[in-house]
Amino acid sequence: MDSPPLEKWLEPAIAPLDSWPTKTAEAKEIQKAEREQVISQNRFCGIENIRTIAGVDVGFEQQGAIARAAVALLDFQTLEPLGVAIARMPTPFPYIPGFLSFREIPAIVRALAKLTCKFPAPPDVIICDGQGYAHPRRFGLACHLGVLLDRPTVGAAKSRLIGQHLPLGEAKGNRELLGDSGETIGVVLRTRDNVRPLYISVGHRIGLDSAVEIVLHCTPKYRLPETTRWADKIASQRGSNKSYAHLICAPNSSDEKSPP
DNA sequence: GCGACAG
DNA sequence: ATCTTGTCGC
Repeated sequence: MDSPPLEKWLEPAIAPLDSWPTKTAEAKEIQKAEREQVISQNRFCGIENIRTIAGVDVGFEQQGAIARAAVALLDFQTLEPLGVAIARMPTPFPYIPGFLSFREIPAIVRALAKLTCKFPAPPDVIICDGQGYAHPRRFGLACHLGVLLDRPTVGAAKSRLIGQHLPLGEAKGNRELLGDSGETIGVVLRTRDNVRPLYISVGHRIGLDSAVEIVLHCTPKYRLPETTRWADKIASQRGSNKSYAHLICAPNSSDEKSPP
């Protein structure tokens, strides 16, 4: 199996992989430094002009300590799938809360490279399975990936890392601000009735309101079961086992937070 | 010191 | 992330 060619827009994210950190002390310094490059306001074509959007799901295989990433590219207007790609590799960094990006980004970049083999243009927006600004050092996975690629990203996590919020209504569309240290760091968004909310936060080059708008746009069509099955099918054709590629939410509803 | 803790 | 057990709603 030879490596697929790496497209030009991915090159800035390739170089850092050679000097990838292995300790939290080093990783923390990188987070503090790269944080300065994050743009938390809209610097993209505008939601009306988005052509393609990529959903990135990350995961871990206990057996073999494998980090994995699945990317699903969609036509933003029709939400029709344009392709999926999956990458697996030994974990370059252990899972430590607050440092997820160091375990997953190498696999994400690899998956994006496979995707660009067939779709040369970079995605207009990337929705990430993890936090963005809603992070102890304001530099979650979505921010990290966005800065490395200098592409618009949104953080869409399935559970809370930090922050507090008022009780959230059970109806679709309900939302509450996620706050930390007197600052708004994200939005808790109910994407479907009686379904666990998503934790939306700014990644790179997109404001919080636009991030919520973009996620809601994708929600009616893409939710966990559909896209997982969809990516699994592609994966089996390529000889892999499992895969994940959801954009939006999973069933259940147990955890909610109360006001401070 | 104790609990919390994206995936 | 993953696994198990029990409960509830459609």
